[in-house]
Amino acid sequence: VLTIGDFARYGRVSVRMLRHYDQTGLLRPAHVDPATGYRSYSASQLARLNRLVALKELGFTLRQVRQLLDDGVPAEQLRGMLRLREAEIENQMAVSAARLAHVRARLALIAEETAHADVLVKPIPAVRVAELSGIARSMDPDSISPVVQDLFAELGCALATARMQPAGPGIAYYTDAEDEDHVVVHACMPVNDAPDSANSFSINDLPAFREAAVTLYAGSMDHCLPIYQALGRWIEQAGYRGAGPHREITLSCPPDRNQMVTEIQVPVEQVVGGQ
Amino acid sequence: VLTIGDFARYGRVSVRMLRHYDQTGLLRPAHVDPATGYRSYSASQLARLNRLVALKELGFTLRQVRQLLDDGVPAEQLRGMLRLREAEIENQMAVSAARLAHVRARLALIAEETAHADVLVKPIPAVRVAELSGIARSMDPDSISPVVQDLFAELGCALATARMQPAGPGIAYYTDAEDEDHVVVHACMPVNDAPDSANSFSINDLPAFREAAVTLYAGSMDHCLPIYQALGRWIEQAGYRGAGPHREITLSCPPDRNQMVTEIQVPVEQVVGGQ
DNA sequence: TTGCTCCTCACGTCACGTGAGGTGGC
DNA sequence: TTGCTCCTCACGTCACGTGAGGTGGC
Repeated sequence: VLTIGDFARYGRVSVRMLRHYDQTGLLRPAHVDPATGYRSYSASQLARLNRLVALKELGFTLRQVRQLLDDGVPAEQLRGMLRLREAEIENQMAVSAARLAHVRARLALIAEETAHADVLVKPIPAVRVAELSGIARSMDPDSISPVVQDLFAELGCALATARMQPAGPGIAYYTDAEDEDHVVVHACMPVNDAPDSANSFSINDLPAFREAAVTLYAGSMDHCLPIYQALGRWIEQAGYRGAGPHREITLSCPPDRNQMVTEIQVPVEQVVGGQ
Repeated sequence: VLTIGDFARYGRVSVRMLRHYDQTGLLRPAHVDPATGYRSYSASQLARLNRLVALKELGFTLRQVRQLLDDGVPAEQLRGMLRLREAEIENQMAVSAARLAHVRARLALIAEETAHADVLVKPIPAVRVAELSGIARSMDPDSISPVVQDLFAELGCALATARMQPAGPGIAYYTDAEDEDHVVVHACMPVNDAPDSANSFSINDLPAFREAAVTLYAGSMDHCLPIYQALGRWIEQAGYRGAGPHREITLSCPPDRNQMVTEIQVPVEQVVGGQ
């Protein structure tokens, strides 16, 4: 025989919550005055309230709490639900930890008063491409740019000749040539179909990245060094390290190359035992 | 000049999100066809989208993101906002960690197929009480119970005599007597006012607990040992340890003592370097 | 008579997801 | 003509918080 106010005080919940639990059938008052609508609760109902709050504390939704309270949930199923919750919470913590690392990376870059890029970490799916390769002197933009441009022009022609439609923006990536100093430039266009006949280009599947640090760069790739530096610093500050060859996605390639928009994707992995 | 579909693909967001950002003014399309309502975006707007998504990733609300994007937020204020976010995320992680510990404690108790209590960890505020003390032979319920009952009866009379209203349910706690084996039993009733004159009881302030493991027990305190054992196991499993004398709050004390409802509060602290 | 507690609507929260129902260009 | 993309409402989500407006017992 407790008023809703006392019951709320003892249970350390709000009166509004008790009304909500009444409405939704989670916890009905022991008695409701038909004239005034006043709710009254019995002290023994505190046990149910306590259980309810405990389950909520574990992160179950009210819908789940209701199941657990009302249906005689067998221990086996309860175990299953708890294991699921365990995994969900672990996942949440991983997300929070990444977020925290990113916030701190940003703070660190501000403290250094250095240029910074807007970096995201996302998965990159695998993609089937038509690919042409060429050789450049070095990773220097002056050496790379003309080769990339020529390759994409050639690849565009070859695709048109083969009557294939590009299925997305161009992708460039780079590997070391066998002879030390040189660089192999790979120019790729996503495609959906296989070609009908033999062509100058090859069909490859670029692998997925589980995690890649991704940033956008607006401007000619002739002046891309600063963005790579900023990206590199960010990756370090956020507790990652590179995990493979990066890619450049040409999202927009207008005549004026200063208007180019390029997405840079660097596969990364978390540095374990970091900090 | 991108359709909303392409813009969404490149930015790795949903079309619905872009419409939402348009509606709320976070990111307006570069152009909207007045006839059809078709939105078109410029590639350079990908930079703003990227920044937007990056800020959202840091956990800022869209309202905050809007500020950060539009108003020229000075570096100093940005630092402040990031520090605040850092604290918020740390807090979230602490909450998640506690939750995880509780889920695991429950799983462990299920695995042991042992009795379990619905335990919550909450702060307990300080409380001013009128207090009487007595001596009991040991912590055994048979020794404690009669002493507690007598003390509360006496205290009730004394309060009535002093014309003071109890401000809440009775609280009992226990300390060691100077001579080894005996126990000092403290019976307390919360009060608001100070007494007018001298009385048989004393006025004390029971300290707050920052964290206490709290559980409800329905039944006579004569048989409270199992619940204390279950509570003790839970505390251990969840990575806590006791941090002071526990209290028993008599939420309901009907004539039939088997109908009693008691809240047990054990102050706890987290075991550091636990697991 | 003044406080205090209780009541019932019902809107607001936050960032979209998800249909419903319909239109324009290849 | 069939798909595909685009459009505008507008409800649903989740667990309450927060008034608004009014009533019953000391």
